[in-house]
Amino acid sequence: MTSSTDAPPVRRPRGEYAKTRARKVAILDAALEVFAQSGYRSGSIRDVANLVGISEAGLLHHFPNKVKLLEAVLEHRDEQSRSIVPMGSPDGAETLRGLVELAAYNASVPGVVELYCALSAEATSPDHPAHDYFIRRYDETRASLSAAFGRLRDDGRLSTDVEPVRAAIATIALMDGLQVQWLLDREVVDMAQELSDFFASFVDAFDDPRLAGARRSEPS
Amino acid sequence: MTSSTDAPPVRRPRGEYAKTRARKVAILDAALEVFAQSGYRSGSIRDVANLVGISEAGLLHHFPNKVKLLEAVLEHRDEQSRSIVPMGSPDGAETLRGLVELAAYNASVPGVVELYCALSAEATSPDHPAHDYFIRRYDETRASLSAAFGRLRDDGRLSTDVEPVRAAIATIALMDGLQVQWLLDREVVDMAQELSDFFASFVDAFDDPRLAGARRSEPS
DNA sequence: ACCAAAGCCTAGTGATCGCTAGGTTTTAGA
DNA sequence: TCTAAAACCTAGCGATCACTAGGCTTTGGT
Repeated sequence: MTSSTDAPPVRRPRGEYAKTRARKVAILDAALEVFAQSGYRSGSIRDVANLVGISEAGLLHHFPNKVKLLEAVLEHRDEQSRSIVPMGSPDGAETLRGLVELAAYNASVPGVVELYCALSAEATSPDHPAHDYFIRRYDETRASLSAAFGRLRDDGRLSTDVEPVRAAIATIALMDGLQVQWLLDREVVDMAQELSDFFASFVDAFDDPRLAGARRSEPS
Repeated sequence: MTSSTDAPPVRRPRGEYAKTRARKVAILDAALEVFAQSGYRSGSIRDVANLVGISEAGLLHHFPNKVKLLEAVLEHRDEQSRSIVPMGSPDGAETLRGLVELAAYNASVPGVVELYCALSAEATSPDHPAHDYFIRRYDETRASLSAAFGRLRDDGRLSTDVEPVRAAIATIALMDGLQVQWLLDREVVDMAQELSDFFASFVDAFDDPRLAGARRSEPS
């Protein structure tokens, strides 16, 4: 009788192993690469598993099916990218400049650009597993961005004929479209420069260093 | 001896049947629908064949493999769309207005928008069968468009700080990006309106009916 | 009316897909 | 150190893929 109580055998679920976290991240990175290259529908779990150096069944132990894997990739990606752009800054121009920096950063991480480019196009089909995700994502981005433009208008720094919501739509469209051209031929397009000029065309003193604070590069 | 000459038996290849042309067009239309819905890589020849009401082998008699089918779809689509936009008009604004009308027209043909949206994203991969096609297509479009902007600049109707080539890049990007948002939620985005406003923001008297001639709607 | 080419079919091929069954090895709490 | 959960494997399932082989049926020039 070593047991101190005679309660029924407790089902105590154990947590993950120490290394498991790292392995899951490795899988997510590989999945990003595969989905970026081939899209979700054509990208195969086999390829992801081979890239990690694991068997398919081993991978499916961590992510029970392909849809869950995709959701995990998007969620993981969102966590990282949320920490880059100061979406809720009180200064609207600060947010826009954050977007320009994001565009510049994206140019150094082609895989991520490829992923969202491929997936957003795929996900326009209503039956795509990421359809709702992208609708939500675009809605949120439009809302945050139009809020930023709204603040700029309140500060009198927005051309009077510019509606914040439509400026947001156009901005997002421009970023997405630039990515396609950039992926096809990276010499032709400078995403950050293009976006910056777009903002400067209707935001008063968009690049004014007095209000900017950061961005001391390119003192042309 | 019914033959008038004793030349070796002539290999005289017969042409297509009368109905064949129509059938090929039907196949191309179905292929467009399937590739638009699922993309090229995930769209199946089976689905196309079923949509036409023909067997796979029957389809492959007309288009020997999947790549040839894709090329035929793109070629067929180009023939039809070339007859819409007056790309080489001497009046640059005329070309731009043509683009706005194209955007409005596209909104009535979702399938075509889906096709190019899905394919252009897929084709960013260098090994995609339509990769070269899209690179060429974007190059040509950029060239025609920047020529149109160049003509506007010569007419003194372009904001002085606007470079024609970069205006072309931004215009194409905007159109592409608007399509993605529009496909995801058609209520939120008015592609033609958005594009028109974009042009009006840096093209002098872009919508001037005195120079336009057409477009009598929306007399706000 | 003849008959060969064009059109189209059934029946398969091997490859790849997402995923499962059921076992073995590794880990870490007790 | 014992042990059960977690991690991972091999093997294989049924479905689907692009494409082929080989034979009927339809068409249209002669």
